[in-house]
Amino acid sequence: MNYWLLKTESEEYSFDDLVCDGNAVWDGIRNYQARNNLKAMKKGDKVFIYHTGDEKQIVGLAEVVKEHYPDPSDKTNTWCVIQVKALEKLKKPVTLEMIKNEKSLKDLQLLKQSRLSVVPLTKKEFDKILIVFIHKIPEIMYI
DNA sequence: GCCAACGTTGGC
DNA sequence: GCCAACGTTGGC
Repeated sequence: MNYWLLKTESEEYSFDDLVCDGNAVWDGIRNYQARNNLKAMKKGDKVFIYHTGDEKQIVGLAEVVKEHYPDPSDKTNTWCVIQVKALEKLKKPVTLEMIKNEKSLKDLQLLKQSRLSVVPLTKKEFDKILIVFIHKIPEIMYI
């Protein structure tokens, strides 16, 4: 299983929107590195949903429900989409500041490459965020 | 193939 | 509003 972080502007499409929709197409990715990450996402992979802009925080947990397929709106056949479903909204969002202040997370690609909108995390990093900030036992997530 | 100029994203 | 860090485009 792999672990990811997807960015979105809450004004554009928020985690609450995803909760409402239950299951949504994650489209609009127009960056090659982000697209390659999309293509690497497998069904069942766990995903943090992060709000950019004024919020700058992880607001929810989601899961990949459908692996990549061509973006129907892209005539050049260059870009693809995936589908995700909301798992749960965080009671307390994990802010970028909290992440930056945690030394063991200093190597997060999220911090090193702030422009990338589809970011991989290692299991270690994902678990760390779950345990330290969300107070969850990772294994429960993986059933 | 190189690079200057310009565009975009996202944090500060 | 600005800037850093990338990406993209187009002239050469």
